[in-house]
This record gives sequence, C-alpha cells and structure tokens, in this order.
Amino acid sequence: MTQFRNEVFRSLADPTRRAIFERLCRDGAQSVSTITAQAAISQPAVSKHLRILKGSGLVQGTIHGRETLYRADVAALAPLQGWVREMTGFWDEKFDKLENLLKRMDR
Amino acid sequence: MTQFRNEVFRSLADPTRRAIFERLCRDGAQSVSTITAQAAISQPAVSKHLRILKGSGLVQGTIHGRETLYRADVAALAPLQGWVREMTGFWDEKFDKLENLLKRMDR
DNA sequence: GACACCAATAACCATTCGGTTATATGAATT
DNA sequence: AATTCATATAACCGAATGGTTATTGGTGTC
Repeated sequence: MTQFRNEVFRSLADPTRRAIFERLCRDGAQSVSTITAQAAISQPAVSKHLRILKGSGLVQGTIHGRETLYRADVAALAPLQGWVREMTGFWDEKFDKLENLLKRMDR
Repeated sequence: MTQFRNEVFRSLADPTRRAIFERLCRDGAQSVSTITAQAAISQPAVSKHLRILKGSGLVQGTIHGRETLYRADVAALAPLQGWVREMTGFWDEKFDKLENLLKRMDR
C-alpha cells in the first residue's frame, strides 16, 4: 500500500497526466481516441500516460470490441490523502504539545 | 493559487524530497547540516531539494547566524488536498446523478 | 586577522521523462 | 478476404532531473 504511494505521486506530477485523470473523473469512462482528441498530443503519448496511470492504480481500462475504455478510480487517491492527513497530523500534534506546555507553565 | 498546485505536485514527486518534508513535519525546524546528516546524499543535493520545496511553498527557511533553519508549512498542502476533494467530488456527483436516475426510473 | 564552519551556487554527468514517428496486432466493415 | 479503424509497442531524441565535486560567500571562533 505504501509502495503505491510513490507511484501515485509520480503519476500525478505530470500536468498532462493530471488533466487526463481529471477528465476521466469529471466525464466518466472514455476511449483512448476520445482522450487523444482533447489532449493536444499524439495517441501513442496518450497510451503511455494511461499505462503509467494504470500502473499506479489511478485508472483502469476495459476492452470493448476494438476500443478500450479507461475509467478513473478515485479510491487510488487514498494513499495521497492519507499522507496529507499524516503530515497535517504531525503539525497538530506539535501544536498540542505546545498547548500542553503553555498549560503547564500556567500553573 | 492554481499555479502553485503544479509546483506542489512536482515537488512531492521525488521520494527524497518527500522524506525531507516529512522529517520537517515530524520533528520541526532543522538546519541544512542536520537534514544532510540523515539524508544519505550530499549537502548541495539537500540544498537543491530545499530550494525546490521552498519554491512550492512547502518549506521556508530563516537564517540564524551561520546556519539556516528550514521548517515545513503544511498550509501549502491545501492545493493538493483541494484537488483530491475536487476529484472525489466529481465521483460523488456522478453517483448522485445515477441515484437520481434510478429514482426517476422508479416512478 | 587567520581559520574553521555552514549553506548556496557553479559546472558537470548519467539517467529519466515526455514527446515524436513508424510499425504491429487485432477487431469491425466492406 | 481486403481494408480500415483503435490501440499498443518499438525505437529514437532533446530536455529535464537528481546526483556529484569544486568553489564561493558569510558568520562564528581562536
């Protein structure tokens, strides 16, 4: 699970990849050609990005006849969200410690 | 604000940089040499990473005498968190639509 | 004032990355 | 069966990335 975390971060680092993922989130499943039509890059480039997104679990594709439909899997964002919570958690913890210290100084 | 989003994602894509940020979140402000001591890379490499983290607002440094203390700024994670919420929001929205459709079909 | 220490920058290098074009594979269409 | 369409893969290329060592610029210390 924590192994995927790195893949997720890496996948989302590229704006083009984020744009593809966003679109799949917003508009639901789409074929490669449909995605390519709005991406301003070539079809092979899109396929490459999809492969990477798939590798991190952010996207999954199902074959329908001669076209493949890709859909976003928002559950794959969990490691990222978890990490953010962890980081802010550390911060709150420190804040609590400070508060505690101030209380003790008060007495 | 949405300009920083890309920088934040890019910054956090590198595991070394995430590790540095994590440490600063967990243990509070630290000097460059202290960070370097635990990073398994050279001091200039650490300085480079800190520069990038600073560029995305994730970190800020204050000079104390001859050493510079860097601290994490968890508030800079907001764009990231916001984006995640937006994405999951799209998903919920679709779910609502489906629910709505089912309701209408029910009558 | 000479010297050691801390951090930043410069110059360089190997690897990775994001893109391209060309090609292969397989499913629909005719 | 031949052809066209949809996607994936291969081979390649320039730019960006993450690291290194060497050096510089300040700030304490002796």
